[in-house]
Amino acid sequence: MARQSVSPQITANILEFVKTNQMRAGEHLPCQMLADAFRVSRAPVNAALKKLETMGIVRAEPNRGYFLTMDAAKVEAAKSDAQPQREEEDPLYFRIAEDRLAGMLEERVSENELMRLYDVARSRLLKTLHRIAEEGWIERLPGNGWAFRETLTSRKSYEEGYVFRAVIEQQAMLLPTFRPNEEEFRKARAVQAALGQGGYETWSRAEIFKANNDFHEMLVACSQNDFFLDAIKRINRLRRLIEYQVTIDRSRLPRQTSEHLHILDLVEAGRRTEASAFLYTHIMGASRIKTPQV
Amino acid sequence: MARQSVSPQITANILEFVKTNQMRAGEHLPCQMLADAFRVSRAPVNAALKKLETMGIVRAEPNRGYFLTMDAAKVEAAKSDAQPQREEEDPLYFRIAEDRLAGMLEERVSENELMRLYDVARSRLLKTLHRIAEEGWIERLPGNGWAFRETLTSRKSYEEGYVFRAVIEQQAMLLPTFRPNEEEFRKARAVQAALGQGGYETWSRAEIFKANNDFHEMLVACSQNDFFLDAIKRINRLRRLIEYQVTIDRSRLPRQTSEHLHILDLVEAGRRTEASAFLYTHIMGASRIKTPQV
DNA sequence: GATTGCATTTTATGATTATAATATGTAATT
DNA sequence: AATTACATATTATAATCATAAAATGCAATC
Repeated sequence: MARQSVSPQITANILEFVKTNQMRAGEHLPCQMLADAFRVSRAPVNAALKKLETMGIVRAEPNRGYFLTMDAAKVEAAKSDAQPQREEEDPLYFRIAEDRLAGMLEERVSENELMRLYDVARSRLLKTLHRIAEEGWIERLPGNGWAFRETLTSRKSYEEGYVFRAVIEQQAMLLPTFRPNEEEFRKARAVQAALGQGGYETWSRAEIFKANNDFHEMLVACSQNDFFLDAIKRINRLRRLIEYQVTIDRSRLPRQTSEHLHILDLVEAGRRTEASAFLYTHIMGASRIKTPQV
Repeated sequence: MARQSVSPQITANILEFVKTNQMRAGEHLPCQMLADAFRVSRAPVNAALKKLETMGIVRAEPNRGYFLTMDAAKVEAAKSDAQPQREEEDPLYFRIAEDRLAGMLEERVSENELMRLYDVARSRLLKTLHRIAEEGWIERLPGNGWAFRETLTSRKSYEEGYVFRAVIEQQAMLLPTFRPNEEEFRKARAVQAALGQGGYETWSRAEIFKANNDFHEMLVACSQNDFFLDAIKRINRLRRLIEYQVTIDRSRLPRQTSEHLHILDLVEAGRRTEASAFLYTHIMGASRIKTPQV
């Protein structure tokens, strides 16, 4: 049984789409619409749908396309049934991150060395290295090779990151261009509510982390300034990597959620200065490392 | 006469090193020291020195290495004599930037298309595209191809960039970790002084731009927070590209210089809050686009 | 009129090899 | 002890080609 390789990313995108739109069994999944949403052509979307059909999540009807066979809520279970071991989005990326964090990789590494170590083609390696470079924890040396930066490994960087986030988010909220997006605020409240109703225990670490990130990025997006948003997105990708290493402290989630809701309340009440100050404290309070009071 | 290709970057680095250290004729240029400074091995440094020898800027002595033949001040003239047309650091990068700004490139482009258009190997193209991606004005699409972002071309982005810079720099100065670096402050004063003594008319656009950038990045570096510094460096690279398109307004330079010195004065006097507020105004005032007062 | 299904075109990846560029060890020199 | 000069080793780039993946045009269908 020769199976074509199907982009796991597109497959995941479709499932996420179904979930966030709370779709019901029987609903149609137009190919072009999905392709546009994910910024790809119909080809990879079709391939992913075909795969989802074998997993029993969608059903193909001749000349009519694909339809959901179950409500969005049940998709997660069906997915893990059909596919027990998770397909990581970029295994190489995580292997490098783990090895670096574990001290298995020297500060300076050559491309050839990494190709041998991970047994991948240069093109694939470079793609990942450049992704890492964009995240800021490796850089291309002017001659040969790459150098890891301490961004990822030092405690100092960890604290600096929290300070940066707190400042950027607070200031983004204070910009004259800041306009709360009603639709997004509504969605954010829904997510926080879902998190409260059982989500604390049942959601995966990745899902909880994503919900938190989405909340903060949504707030910064309201500033209507792409530079602020890009800066936050960049540091959040980095943060995910570090926080993944430790087990999540679920006992703090209720407080986090209520603080998120409080921020939304303050903004909607027009109390922006208070909201931004509270946001600052909220972020600094989430830091795992407590700096001594001066 | 088969000439080995010599890294123009290393050559430029050596000349810059000589200039910033105000070296005199006859001084020694140890190979390893230069290599360490530029983070490369001795090989490319030696190649560059050999080339500078043919240009008459340095002189080789058997078993003793290379020595400057002239004072730092005269290097610039000798350089342009020997090499009239400037060797750009990355011609492909600037060609893409120009073509994009001129509207010659569609929003979506494929790698093959660009390889054909600029007649370069894929590896070289990808290196440049990834550099651009790091600067934030292009992104890899999930399927094939790349998409330019409006960062570079829209007026809105231009203004947003100034707001971002102003906020980041101001906040960096207000961080509790901020510590003015005496040595760097001294150097900065020297540069601003040199700029005042004839530099306004004689320095090249690139030199003036670099001096200005160095000043601001030095200030942010005093915050001791790499995330702030990285954010400023990233946006400055972008800025350079845009400001290069327009002719520089040299009449504003004296004021810029005096404002820079004023900022240094305020910081050294311990008046940090004032300094940061002034810095904010200084940056917003430099924006070429005036937004109407609210 | 929008969407599918499928054929065709275009694009990007992986593997290989020659060659250019960079890195480095070491004896000789200062 | 530091530095050079040179030989050698290692690394990265360019060019090529086969193949996988993605994009796209269009007739058929709803």
